[in-house]
Amino acid sequence: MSRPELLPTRFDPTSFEGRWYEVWERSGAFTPDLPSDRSPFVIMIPPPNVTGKLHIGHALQFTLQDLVIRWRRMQGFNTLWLPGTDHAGIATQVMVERELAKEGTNRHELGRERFLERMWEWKAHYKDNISAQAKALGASCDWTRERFTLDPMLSRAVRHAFVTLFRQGLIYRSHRLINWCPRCLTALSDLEVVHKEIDGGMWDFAYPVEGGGEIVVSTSRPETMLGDTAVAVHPEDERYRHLIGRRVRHPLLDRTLPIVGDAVLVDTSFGTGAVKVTPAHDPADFATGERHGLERINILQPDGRINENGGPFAGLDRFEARKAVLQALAEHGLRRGERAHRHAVGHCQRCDTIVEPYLSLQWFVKADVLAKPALEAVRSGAVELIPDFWVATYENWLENILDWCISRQLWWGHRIPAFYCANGHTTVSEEDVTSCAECGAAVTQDPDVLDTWFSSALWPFSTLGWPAETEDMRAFYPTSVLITGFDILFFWVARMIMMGCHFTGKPPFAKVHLTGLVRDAQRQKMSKTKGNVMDPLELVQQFGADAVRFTLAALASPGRDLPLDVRRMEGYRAFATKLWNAARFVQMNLEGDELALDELEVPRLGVPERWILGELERTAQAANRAWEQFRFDEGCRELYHFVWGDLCDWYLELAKPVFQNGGGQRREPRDVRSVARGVVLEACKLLHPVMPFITEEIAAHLGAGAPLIRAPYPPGGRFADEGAARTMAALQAVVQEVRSYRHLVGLPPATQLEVVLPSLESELRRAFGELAGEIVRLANLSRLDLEATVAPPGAILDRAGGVDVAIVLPRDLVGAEEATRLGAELVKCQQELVRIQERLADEGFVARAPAQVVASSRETAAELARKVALIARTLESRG
RNA sequence: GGGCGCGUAGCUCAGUUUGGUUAGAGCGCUACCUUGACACGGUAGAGGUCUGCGGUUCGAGUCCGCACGCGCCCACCA
Repeated sequence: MSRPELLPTRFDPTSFEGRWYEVWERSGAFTPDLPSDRSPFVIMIPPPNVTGKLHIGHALQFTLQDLVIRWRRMQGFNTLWLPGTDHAGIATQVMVERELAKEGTNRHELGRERFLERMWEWKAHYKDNISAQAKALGASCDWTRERFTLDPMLSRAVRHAFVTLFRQGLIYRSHRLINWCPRCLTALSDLEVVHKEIDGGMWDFAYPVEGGGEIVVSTSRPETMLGDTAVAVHPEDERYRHLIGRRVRHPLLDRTLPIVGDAVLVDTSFGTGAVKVTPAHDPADFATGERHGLERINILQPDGRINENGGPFAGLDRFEARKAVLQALAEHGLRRGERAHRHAVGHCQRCDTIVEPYLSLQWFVKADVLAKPALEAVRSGAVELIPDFWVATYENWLENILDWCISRQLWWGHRIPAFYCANGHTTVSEEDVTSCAECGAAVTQDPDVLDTWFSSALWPFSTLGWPAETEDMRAFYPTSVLITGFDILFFWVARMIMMGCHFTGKPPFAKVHLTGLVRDAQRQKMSKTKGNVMDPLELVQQFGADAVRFTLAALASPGRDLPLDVRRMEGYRAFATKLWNAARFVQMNLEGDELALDELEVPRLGVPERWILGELERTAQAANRAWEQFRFDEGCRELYHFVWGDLCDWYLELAKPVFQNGGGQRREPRDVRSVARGVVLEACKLLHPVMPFITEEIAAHLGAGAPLIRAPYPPGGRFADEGAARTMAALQAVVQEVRSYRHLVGLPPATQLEVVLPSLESELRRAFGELAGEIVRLANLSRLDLEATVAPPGAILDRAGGVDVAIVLPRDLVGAEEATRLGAELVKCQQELVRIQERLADEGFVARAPAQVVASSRETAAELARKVALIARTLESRG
């Protein structure tokens, strides 16, 4: 049989990453079987926006999703990870509009049709970009099921959902106050408004009361007084109650406004206790207006300039108008004071323009009805949020949810399926219609599109063909896990649960793992303006996809942000290199006759073999547990420690003498070769979900036969060996004790020492006897005496790993340093011993603590006492 | 105004749910080592008493309360 070539000396990820991705994809491993009798495991990708390139946050989510999917695939689940992208209405339109602006044109000049062509070109470009990046990271998505939110299939789902909700009375059209972006010229939902603290002002001015006197009001937006239609006071307020029912004169416009009493709006302790009321430009005032039947005067044009209702101020920008109004009030002698005022002002999430509360005709989703089942789904545990502290946030939002404005005055998106005729009728239909359902008159379709998040909310099932009863729906819905950032808990997660429960009767996923935010090494948010963004592709180029993935997974502690430091990534690239070199070393020593681990008679193997197999299996259990619980950090830590600490530092060192000189007692060379190869292969399987590329490359070189992507994930638990673990722990402690002394005393590492283990218990004596050659090698000894029952006179005596260790050092080599260390060690042990003895002397402790705790305390005390005695004797004998 | 999270080695973080060995890891640091897998390496080591105060307990980094500091989310005080 032909043996694979030796792994190259240099570890170069770029030499094999692309090749393996092709192998996987061609093998069909990304695509689930259908039908299948295996259990499904399904993840829907949070579709990235087609706004641009992927950022490091996407890399994190792709990594974690791929990790889980690969692990489940190896466990034998019929896995589907469905990829796709989101049209991201405003966000993408803003990008293309910026491009047009650079060309000196705009969408209106282009017209709807040509503008949309540009949008689709943009989408095609960035969609390809995104897919390529996902592949570079090793994402094992099923590309045969790739979706885009504007695909015909998903668009049908959107229309069906809209029409159904409309017929159920859960979608309605209404003339109400919404958040308006004067730059984007569209309505926004409450969530799309970002509140920022702004240093603004608060101005007082007086309204002259008809028949004499004045009433002073305060405002942070003076220009809105052009739309005031009342002044409100508290009905119980002695200062003003006599004025209720009278009118004030608008000083800048030719009209008068009523003074109304309103206990809801007015807080007598705030400001002057009198409030100007602008129903068309303030949510609280809007409600007040409804209570009192006040006129609603809109004073703004869509672009944020004052309209004809602003009289002399018409045409001014809202902020110029603010100054002009203040100036005019001053000229009328009505200004009554001003002060600095810091307050939260709403900004457009996408373009950062200050938004205005604006009266307009929009479509809304009645949210409270949909919220109830969504709340119940989480409360009952049908949907598990991880970490669970998100439940409180989720509940708080859904309990106070307001209706959701879903219409957008954009062109890029799902056109609202409502058709209007000249007679004022509305036809809502899944199919395009040309005539009114009520009167047969010609109709025109609503020019607006839907909020992007409306289609995203349907993603878990619109991607599977819903509302058609497709095979995919039956096989893969509801999905298993959603992995996404906490920042879209409301935008997306909550709404998916709402829509999923409403339309399918089932929550769309069983678990939601909410990741933190990737930050820079100084914990700052990454942003283009700060220049601290990290491009995932560049990182992949520099460190290899596996190191990037391992870093992100290792940093992903639950509920915390990820401070990403390139030094950390360098460390994990070193880990990949270490694994590579270890595998190459093992491969160099193979002879082609190795057995699989399952073919070995494990109980007859040597201690190091039984020990490393035990550690392997313990690690496998730990890894499974970690992935199960989304503890990616823990899983990575376990695997790192196993490979570097157990396998490389100890086992391979213990294998060297066998590789070089042939076997010792109970250590047949072929067994050792088989174990070394088998353990590296198993480690590759364990690591494969995190580091898919390097593990495939290594496994192939070790003759794994088939790609790891479909190999069974090691469950662990087969080879636990308590005895081997105890022996190895003692061996490691003794070896480290000797090495430590050599350093301490300042002997060159090459100096061989003589060691006596004078009081070994019989079991350890036998085990150490079999490993004497290995101990001599690891500790670099001239002689190891396991038979003597007393320590040679003048030897350094200490206790390590429960074993008395006597190291024979020439007297003149023992310096002050060594005595100091021994002295310090002695004091430390004595203090600890006193602490434990005091605890043991405490009746309460002995009586109430569990027997096991008491017993282990006694053991520790005995061990410490022995150690103290040994060190004391050493210090004494060496003067 | 509500709600949430965090404060553990120089840095970044585990550990706290179910209280009990001498509190861990990576990076960084110090010393020595170019030993045929690996200097993206090896060996050994220094370094925290767990933000502070009080309480519960035989026993607290771990539970409770208060304080201080940091961060985030939600919210129509004009």
